[in-house]
Amino acid sequence: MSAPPGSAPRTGPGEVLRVAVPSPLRRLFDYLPATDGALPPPGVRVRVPFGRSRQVGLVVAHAREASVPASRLRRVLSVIDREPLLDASLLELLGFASDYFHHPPGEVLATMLPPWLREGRSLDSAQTTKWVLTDAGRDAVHAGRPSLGPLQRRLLAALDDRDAGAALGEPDAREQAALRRLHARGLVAREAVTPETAAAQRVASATVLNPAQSQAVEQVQAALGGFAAFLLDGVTGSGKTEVYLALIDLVTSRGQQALVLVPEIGLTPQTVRRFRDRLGTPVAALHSGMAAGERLAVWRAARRGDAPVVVGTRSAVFTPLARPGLLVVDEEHDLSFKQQEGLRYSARDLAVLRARRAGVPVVLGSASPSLESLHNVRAGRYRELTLPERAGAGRAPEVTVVDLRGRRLDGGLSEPAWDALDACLGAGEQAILFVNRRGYAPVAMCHECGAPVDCPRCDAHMVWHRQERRLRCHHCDRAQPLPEACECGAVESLRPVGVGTQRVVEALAERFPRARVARVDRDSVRRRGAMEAMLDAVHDGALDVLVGTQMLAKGHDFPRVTLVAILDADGGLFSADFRASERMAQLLTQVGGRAGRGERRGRVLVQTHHPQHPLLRTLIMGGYRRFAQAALAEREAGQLPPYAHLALLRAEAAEREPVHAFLAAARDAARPAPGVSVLGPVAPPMERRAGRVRGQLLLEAAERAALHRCLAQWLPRVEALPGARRVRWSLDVDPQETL
DNA sequence: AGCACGCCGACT
DNA sequence: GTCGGCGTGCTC
Repeated sequence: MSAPPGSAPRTGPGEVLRVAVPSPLRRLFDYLPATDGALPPPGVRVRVPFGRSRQVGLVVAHAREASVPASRLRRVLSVIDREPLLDASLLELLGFASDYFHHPPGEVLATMLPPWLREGRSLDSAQTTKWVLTDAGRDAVHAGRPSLGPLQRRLLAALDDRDAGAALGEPDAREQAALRRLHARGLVAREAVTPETAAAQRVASATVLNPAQSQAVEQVQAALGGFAAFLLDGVTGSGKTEVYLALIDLVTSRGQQALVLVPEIGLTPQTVRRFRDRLGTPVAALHSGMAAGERLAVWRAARRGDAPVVVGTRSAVFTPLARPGLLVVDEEHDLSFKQQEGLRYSARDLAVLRARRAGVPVVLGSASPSLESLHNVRAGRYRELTLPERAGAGRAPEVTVVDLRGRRLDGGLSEPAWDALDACLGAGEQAILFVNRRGYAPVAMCHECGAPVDCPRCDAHMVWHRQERRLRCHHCDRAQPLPEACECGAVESLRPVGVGTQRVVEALAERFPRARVARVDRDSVRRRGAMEAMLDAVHDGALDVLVGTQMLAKGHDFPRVTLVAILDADGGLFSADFRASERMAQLLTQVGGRAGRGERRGRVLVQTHHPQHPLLRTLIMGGYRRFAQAALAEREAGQLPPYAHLALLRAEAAEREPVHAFLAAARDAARPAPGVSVLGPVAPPMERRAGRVRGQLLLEAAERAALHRCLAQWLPRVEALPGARRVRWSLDVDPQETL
């Protein structure tokens, strides 16, 4: 594919370039080479005229003949890259993603490339250094030194935030000047951003692996150098990370690279530091919040093989690797691996595909594996590695179900829960309370007529936020004051009903005025670094109780927490979405894992109105694996994923009529669809959201191939539908949320 | 998606 | 008499 320098291949007779151009059109576009006749190889970016504009496209192939009459062909304006940006395997991934998700190749390309490359900047424009705070600078931030100007102070604060994982945009000229002044005063310094030059030394020594961990490492080690998929199934605290680290060590010592995908919430500076300290090799982080120049630097380093370890979120699955050796997906069940807009890809599934094409092992880890992955184990596609023990002295927690029926609640807690908390605090231990609603009360209800205050733009109740003294919609973020009068005419009749995080904190303050309580939800950790500060406080024993939403459940290690209470486990039991119970079971398993990871045995309290619910009972009596068996049996009986394959056509518009008309026309256009059932159009549970009406059409097939055959012939017809321009529509292949 | 072309209402 | 509404067609 590449030619020796100085002898760039010339255009053969009638040879054209097939180019992926960023546009929502589901096809490639053919171009003639630039006037110099040089034929850029696949993987190289080119500037092309497109309609009345210019675009940056990517050559994906050469062709003998154009797919349109020669008279319509236009010439490439210029060739951007000297050598392919994407190698054959990433080009193949582009083609696969475009085919599989039935998504325009140009948009797939845009999803894969870091922003600067998408814009046509050269690979060499990557930022090689970045501003960081010096120790003196850090002191200045916290001392609030008065001699600094407002811009200088803002920049220092921004850099401090970035240290805590926040992004920093590209500084403009004014900011550059201010940074230089700060530099002169010794408050900031330049530091290399690229991993190959970053200092690295092993700080922490490898811990001794227990037998199960060693066995897991050995099995993957034996597979190095070829493709194999592993599901590393280990309860929280069983030491999955140590297995990853040992494997990465092996891979990097062979001179190969490891790519580690983590959930969005899991990529904290602590995570990266832990990897770095333990591996003694440069570890590059990659996530969408990073500055564009820095992101490109990491991308380029990985592509050149200079970054031995890349840890990133969903989009990092597209990172080029010169010498791939191992892929890891941590917390593989996590929903953040599935993109919910544009190219709706699953980074977990693409990681498995990449590993297969690259001929390297992939390790998917979770304490509560997705039913899809467990099914793949049963089908022999994944090999299972189990870590049965909790590392260290911890034992599995004791789980108690509190039947809420007929019980009085105070601040969302039943009397047994208050007693358990009392005992926990009395022993000087820490507790976590899970609440599934942030805010003070999930509903503001009229005491006279019983009507709740609804969001005018969504089919949802507005949540009372007491500190703000406002009602807030959690779906469109609209805020408004509490109405003085209800629509029924009653004045000052609206009362907060139900329990949110704020109200639990308030109830705690009344019962345990001396307990140190922190709230952990989207509202309280919005400020950069707030989450980190809270985590530190828990570790230092400066907090007694954490009150939080699901975001508390993931990945954090709280050795001194011995009590976890789930205030309302009912949400997942009766939902329109067939995956709700799986998610609830994963949440309970994850949060249960928070309890008693230190020396003491933990306690988990589950409050529910449905203590007899079969899936809940199976989960509590038999653990996640028994639950998964039962849930898989239900899925099989109901012909649901992973025993069937789904695609969802979503549509939204300002009014209901065009949505329904489009979906009905799309349904008719799908027939006949051999082997595929078309269900709908149906309204999702929240039909109106942020002032838009939504609807969907579900395609279901027992055979994946039948579904894709149907989609391939159907989508061009959908695109051509007259109603298609009156709505915003998108296709979701293998949807995770069937709402 | 953007962007142009193309025919029908309220304004200087 | 025009400015401008969004319907529809096109992008190699």
